[in-house]
Amino acid sequence: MLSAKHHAPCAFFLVGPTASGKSAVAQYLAERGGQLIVSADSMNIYRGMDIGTAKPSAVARGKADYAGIDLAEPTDKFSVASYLDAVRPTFESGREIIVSGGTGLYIKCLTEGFDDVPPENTALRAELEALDFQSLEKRAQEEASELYSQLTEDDRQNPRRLVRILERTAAGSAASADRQASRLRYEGRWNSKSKPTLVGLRVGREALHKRIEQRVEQMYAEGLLGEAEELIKLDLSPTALQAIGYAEAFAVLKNETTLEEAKEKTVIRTRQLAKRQMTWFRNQLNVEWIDTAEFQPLEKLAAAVSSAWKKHGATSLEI
RNA sequence: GGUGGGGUAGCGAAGCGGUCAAACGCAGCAGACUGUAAAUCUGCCCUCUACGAGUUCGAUGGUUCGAAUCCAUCCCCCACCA
Repeated sequence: MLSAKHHAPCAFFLVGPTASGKSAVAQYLAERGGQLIVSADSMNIYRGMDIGTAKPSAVARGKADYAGIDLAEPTDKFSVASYLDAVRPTFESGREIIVSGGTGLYIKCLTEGFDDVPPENTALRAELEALDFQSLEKRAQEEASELYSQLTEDDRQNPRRLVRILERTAAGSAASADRQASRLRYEGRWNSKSKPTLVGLRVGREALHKRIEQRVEQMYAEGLLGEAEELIKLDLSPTALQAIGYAEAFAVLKNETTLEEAKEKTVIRTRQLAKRQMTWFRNQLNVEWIDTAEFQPLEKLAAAVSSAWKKHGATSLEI
């Protein structure tokens, strides 16, 4: 009763690269503690893409509650903002929540806030994407000079970022004559006030690679190709179309590669993803790592996670 | 046994007398990134006491001021003919 009013929503976070075993730990704990598991994974959001995205099984879902899953059709466009919108209400439930996932951006947005930055401008984007890099760069320098100057050297060479700052600038200047208001709207900065400590699962490189290989093998055994066969009939969104595992499965179905090559490529792409995830976690988040090798049975690992959570307390969200 | 093609950095593949430590792609490593994030982008990637130096282009020997690039011999591959 006391707190009923406006407790900032909070949750316990479990991060880690693909195949690090987050899901199993979250599942284990939720089965016993009754928490709701919110997935923070940019591919788990697609309905009908289950095997290749390592979505919790029907059995698992029978024993624990999940959110953040099956939020969109594979033909839909999706974005961080869609994710936040979809997931926001679940944090109001008052239930204890475990956020488990590997999409760093989603996690950072949950914990550090995501500004009300203008959304995609479909028409403008289409126009800009048709440009060659030089023209795009020129337009960004001229029409979005303010945001352009804030980009890092690296990002200035990233066409997607240039498209975005042009979209944001267009929205910002169209928004209102009120200079201050529009600045706020399109400037976007992480809320540096809080950079909470999250708990993460870390697996040694070799061990992780082994797990990835096994996982890919298992996905095919579970019928990834069959799932892909259904999906390929749809007009998939660009994001769904390139999903790891699926893109390669599609190539097999279209007779563009052999099964072996597809598996191999899937393993490689998964490894590359895991690496990028770790880079993000290392540099964008503040993570207390738990080395899975040191906590052998799942039970011990879960206990380690849970005591790390206790130590830091629940993370309050900026949503 | 004969003829033709070929052996280049972890892999694939350019180079065919100097401007070559050797294009490019892949893999690998590190990094950036607020509405596509399983995306997109950047740097590094023979060795070292590293804005310089030292070893490389199947092996050995030669021709040249100078060779991955030319010649000779040898060792392996592949194709075809016997």
